[in-house]
Amino acid sequence: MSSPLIFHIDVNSAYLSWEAAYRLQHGEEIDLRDVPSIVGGNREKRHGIVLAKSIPAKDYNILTGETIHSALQKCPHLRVVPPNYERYIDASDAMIHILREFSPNIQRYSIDEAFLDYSYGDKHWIDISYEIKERIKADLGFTVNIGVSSNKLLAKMASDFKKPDMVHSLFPYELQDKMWPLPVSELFMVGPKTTVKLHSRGIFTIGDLAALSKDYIYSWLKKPGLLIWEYANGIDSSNVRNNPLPIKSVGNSTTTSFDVDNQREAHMILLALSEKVSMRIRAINQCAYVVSLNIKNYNFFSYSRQVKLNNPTDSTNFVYRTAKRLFDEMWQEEPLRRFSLSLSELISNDYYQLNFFEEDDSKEKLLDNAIDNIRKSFGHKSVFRSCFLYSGIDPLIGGVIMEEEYPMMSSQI
DNA sequence: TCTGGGGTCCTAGGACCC
DNA sequence: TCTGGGGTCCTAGGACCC
Repeated sequence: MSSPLIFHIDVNSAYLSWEAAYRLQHGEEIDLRDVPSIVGGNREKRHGIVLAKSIPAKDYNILTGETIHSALQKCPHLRVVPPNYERYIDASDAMIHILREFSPNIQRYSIDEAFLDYSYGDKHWIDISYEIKERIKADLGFTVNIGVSSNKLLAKMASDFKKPDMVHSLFPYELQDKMWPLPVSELFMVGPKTTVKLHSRGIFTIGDLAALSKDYIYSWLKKPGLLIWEYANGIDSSNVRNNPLPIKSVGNSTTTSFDVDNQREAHMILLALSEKVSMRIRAINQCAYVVSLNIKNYNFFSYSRQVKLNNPTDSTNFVYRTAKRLFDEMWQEEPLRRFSLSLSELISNDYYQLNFFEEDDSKEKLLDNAIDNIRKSFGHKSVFRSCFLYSGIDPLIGGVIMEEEYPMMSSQI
C-alpha cells in the first residue's frame, strides 16, 4: 500500500494560452503570451471584462475580472482579443486525453484544471510530472503548472506557486516553509470577505490561521471556518473522483446590451432563457422542482425569488410561465441589466414520467421533444418562436455545451 | 460605450407541526 | 397570565470557485 500521490495540472493563463497557441498554428506571427494582451468580452454588449491575461499584461497590474476599460488605462497598447470557447473546449479535451495515458484516475475539475491520482504509478513523481508537462507543451503548444502532494488541496496550492511551466511539490513536511508564510488570502476558499474578517483579528498568513484552535475558528466562522482551518493545516481527505458528481442545478443568465425597462421585453428575455435552460435539463433527462429567478438592476443591485413546484417539470412553457410569475411579483419597475434563470432540486425524468405521467402536459412534452430534435439536427436557430422575429432579442440565451463533463466544484474540491 | 456566466454550499429567519 | 422546545421545510441572500 503506497501513500497517495496526487497531481494537480493547471493550464497557465488558460484562455490566453489557448488563443495564442491556436493563432500561432494558424499563421499569426506574434505570440500573445509574449506581449501585454488579454482575452476579453464584448464591450458593446456590456460584457467587457478581462477573462484571461498574459504575463506581460500582469506586469501592468491588470487583473482578471476587471473591466477592459480599466485595463486599457493601465496599458494603452494592450492587445485585446475576443474569446472562442469552442477552441478552448477542444484544447481542454486534448489535454485530458493526454492525461489519461498517465493514469486511469483523472478528475476534470474545470475547463483548465485536472487532478490526477498517481498513487499506483511506478515512476518517481518528479519524472512523471515533467513528462506530462513536456508532453502537453510539445503536442498541444501550451504550458501547464503541475502541483504534487499527498492530497488534492495541497497539490492545488502547489500548482499555484511560481508560473509558468513549472512543477512544484507541497508535501506535508513542506507546509511550514512553503505554505504557512503565504498571505491568508491565497488559501483556497479564503475570498475577499473572509480575508477582511481574518485581518480584523490579526490573522495575516496561512500559518496564523493554521495556529488557531479548532474550537475558536468554528465558533467564529462556523463550517466554512472549520474548512479553511483544515486547509491551512493541509488537511483534505477528498478523493480524486473519476466520475463527475450528479448535476444539482442548471441555469442560464444574460447581461443585456441595454437596460430593460418594460415588461414585454423582460418577458421575452425570460422566454429565451426558459428555452435554453429547459432544453438543457431535458438533455440530461431531469425534471426540476425549483425555479429561481435573479435580476440585477442598473445600479448593480440584485435580488431573487424562487418557488418550489408541486410537480417537477422540464417543460419550456411551464418554466416560462413560472419565471414570468416570479418576475411580475418581484420587479420594482426599475431598469434591469441582467436576468438569471435557474432550475434546481432535480429528479430523474424517467422516474417522474413513470410515476406521474399526466394527460395535461403530455402534449407539451411531445412538442418540446420535437423541437429539441429539430434543433439537434438543424441547429439551435432552426426553430424559434415568432415573437422573437425582428425583436433584436436572441430566441435562445445562454451557453454550456458539454453537459456531462465537469460539473463544478464545491468546497470539497 | 465600465463591471460575464456557469456552478456549489452555507446560514438565518419564518412558517408550521408535534 | 404568560409564553417550552425540537424538528423540518421553504425562501432569500451571501460566500466562494473557475
